Amino acid sequence: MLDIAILGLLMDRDHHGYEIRTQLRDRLGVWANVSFGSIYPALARLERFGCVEAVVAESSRVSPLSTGSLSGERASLRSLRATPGLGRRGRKVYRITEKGREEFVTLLSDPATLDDSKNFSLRMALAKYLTPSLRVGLLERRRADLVARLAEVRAGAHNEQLDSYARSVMEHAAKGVELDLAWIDNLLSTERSNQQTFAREAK
Amino acid sequence: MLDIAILGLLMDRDHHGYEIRTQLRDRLGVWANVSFGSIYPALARLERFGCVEAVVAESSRVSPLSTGSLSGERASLRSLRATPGLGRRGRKVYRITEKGREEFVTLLSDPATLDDSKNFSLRMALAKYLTPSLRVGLLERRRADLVARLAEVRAGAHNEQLDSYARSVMEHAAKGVELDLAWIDNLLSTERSNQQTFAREAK
DNA sequence: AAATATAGTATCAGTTCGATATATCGAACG
DNA sequence: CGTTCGATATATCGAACTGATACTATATTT
Repeated sequence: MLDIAILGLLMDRDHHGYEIRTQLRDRLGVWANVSFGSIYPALARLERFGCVEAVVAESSRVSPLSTGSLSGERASLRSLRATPGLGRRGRKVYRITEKGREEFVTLLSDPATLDDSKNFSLRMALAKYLTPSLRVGLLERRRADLVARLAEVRAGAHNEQLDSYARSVMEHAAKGVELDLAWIDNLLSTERSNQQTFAREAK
Repeated sequence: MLDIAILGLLMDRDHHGYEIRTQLRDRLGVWANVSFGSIYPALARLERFGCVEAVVAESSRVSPLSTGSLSGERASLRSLRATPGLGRRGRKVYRITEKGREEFVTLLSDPATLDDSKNFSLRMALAKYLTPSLRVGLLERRRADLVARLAEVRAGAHNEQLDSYARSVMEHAAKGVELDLAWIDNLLSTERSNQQTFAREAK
């Protein structure tokens, strides 16, 4: 799951580990704070599989011009300049490879295991990389999951044996699922009206 | 986290592993489906620490009256009868110990690490085992976390660089946090009016 | 000058997940 | 009548994720 998130961020531009954490918090809205104990092993894993590659680690003490003329280093330098608030300390900047891009699309399109809320939000946040039909498929599968889950929590909320706290939790869970469902329906109608617009234009 | 959930269920009555999963789904509203790869190790762990003990495993083939006269077995029998849809296969029924009850209250009252949504919902579902002041403390800490998180996701939602999908995820995340916040405030006012009622009665 | 905050990489032990294996029973089906 | 199917039930494995901790360097506050 983290793999998709990291690859998704790297599709835009290069990142280093620490930055991936903040981006995950600020741009993907899925995790409040991912553990570094997840990020660094994930980066190592992705590098092992050839999905990402590390570009030269820059130290802030090193003068920008002192680094040589290799194209990789130049590129790395560019990405560092693009980063606001330059490197205080040696960073390990990662770049997605061609294989990584392919793997990313494969993972993102894979219909398997999307049940939980985080997983779905992540895919949705990266939905611009999906085709319209894959997006609709993703939304419809999520919708079915939510409908089933809503029945579960509603049944739980009506359980007479629950004390007021437990029932309150179930009722709140139901409201959360309802909110999710309304969101999905909204996204689905947007997708469909976009498709119609496209169809009309093509006519 | 699972430890609290399991002990919380066992505070009410004895359970076996499979049943714990369904109860977790239907009564605590926190997990859709917990993995058995979490439940069985957790039960083994709790048994190792002396927080729970296994009572005799019953086979459905054995006649109910054939089991002996030991008090433990009688109690186990009672709990099995209470279970709707008796055992098809040998089960391992677990009971909470005195040490387990103490440990449960300690864990539930512990103010450390309650940041995430699941963790909080779990504690709230078991809040009847907390004192009113601990409940209020729990709610207030959660409230502060949510206010901070809301600022994060709202900032993210206003980020101009995000595409429409990513922004939609952030906006939805904000709505989710707002819903949580409204819930907390509702619970807090209930707690406070209950305290006032109590104070009035005591006068 | 010292404490504190922020940026940064890294690892460890313990927990949780998803997949898989195994077995029993009731019900549906041909 | 046998057989497949779905629910009930226990158990384990590898991989993933978390929270804690350790370490270093710079910036900001006190």
